[in-house]
Amino acid sequence: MPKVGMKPIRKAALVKATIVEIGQKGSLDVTVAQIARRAGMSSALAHHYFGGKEEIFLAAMRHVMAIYAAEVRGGLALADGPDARLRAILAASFSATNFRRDVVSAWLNFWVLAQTVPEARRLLAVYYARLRSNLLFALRPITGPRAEEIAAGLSAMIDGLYLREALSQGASDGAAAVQMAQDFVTIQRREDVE
Amino acid sequence: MPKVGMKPIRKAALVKATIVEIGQKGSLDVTVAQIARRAGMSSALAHHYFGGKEEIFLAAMRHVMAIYAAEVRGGLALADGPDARLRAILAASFSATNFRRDVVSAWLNFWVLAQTVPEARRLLAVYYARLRSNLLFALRPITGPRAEEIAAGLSAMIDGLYLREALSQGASDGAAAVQMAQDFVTIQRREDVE
DNA sequence: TTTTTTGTTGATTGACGCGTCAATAAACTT
DNA sequence: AAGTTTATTGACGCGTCAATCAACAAAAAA
Repeated sequence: MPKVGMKPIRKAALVKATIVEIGQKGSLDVTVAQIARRAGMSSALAHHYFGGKEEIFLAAMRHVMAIYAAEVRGGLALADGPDARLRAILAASFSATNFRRDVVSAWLNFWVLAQTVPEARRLLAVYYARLRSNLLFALRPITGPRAEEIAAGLSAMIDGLYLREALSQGASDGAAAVQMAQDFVTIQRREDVE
Repeated sequence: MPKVGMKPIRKAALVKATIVEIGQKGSLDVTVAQIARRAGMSSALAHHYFGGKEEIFLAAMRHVMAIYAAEVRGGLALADGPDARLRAILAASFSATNFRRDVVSAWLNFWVLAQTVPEARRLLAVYYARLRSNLLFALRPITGPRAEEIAAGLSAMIDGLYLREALSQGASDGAAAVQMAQDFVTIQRREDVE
């Protein structure tokens, strides 16, 4: 039965299963056995490919972030002008792929993890740095020197909207989220804040 | 040795210890024994007064929310005019008592819990409803019919700022958070959003 | 064909934590 | 003085779970 070259396949299956399982349970209290079973293998195999539980989680989040990053890059490549850039970033942040219940729940739990696990903290820092950089690039031409603070506020708002999504029971509404974030900026651009 | 009337004292001690312990650990993976020890009693006693682990957590969050609500009421009582009202709400939200590392970390973990535990969800809903109501009361005279959406955005932003606080390693900066939230509204009040 | 590498799992272990219980003791009640 | 209520704990059963191991299977290399 053993076919060769299983490693990447198994790993991918585990990563996907992890997201689903966390999303379903709503917490990190997910056993390796559960994840492995959903991915169609024994728990021992999961331990074999990843070192342990924590590494599975981290790999899963790395995957989520990689997909997000790719979507942003894709959108940014097609965008010309600062406004389009900004819209691209927001669109990716609240796209159907990233703004899904499962994924959002994973983020919520990842935040908790980042409070204590150094590697999680590091990963998150990378993500925030990239987001900040992208936002600044788009915002500076629009809002000038106030770009810094607006970017900070906007990224806090994005997180807040993610949180709301994780907590809401209804169907996710990415469009509304984008609108809300968009409004935030659309108005901030008139730089007459006292 | 046993003095009578310990019940409320013990309960209060446990509630306080729970917040500290969660804040320190950064997660809900805190044993009843740890909490009990910090509160200066045996784990059996903790089980005696509260039914179980979950009830301890819920009591702790109820306590946090009660303090917050009291602070808001206090501030609101002294405030005259919509602007002062709004400032009072934000001040309470980011006050030294509520915007503390421990407490914020507790909130973060509570959000995770609210995804699945009905009672936690209910508690959180009550909190959100009250916040919304307070915000609307303050915002309507200022922003008219757009109060609804602004309140929604603002409350998402508050959550986002809490999250940032939980994740940041530096000392907490309530003033900056208030400023950011305040700016959000200060600008939204010019109702020329397209 | 033997050996090595890769894939795979059932079974086991060792640790840990929640909740319970029996037992003790001080304080109120009658 | 006897009985009841309240406070308190040590010990422990029971379940759970991460991680390991020994063993087996198939393919690739020698």
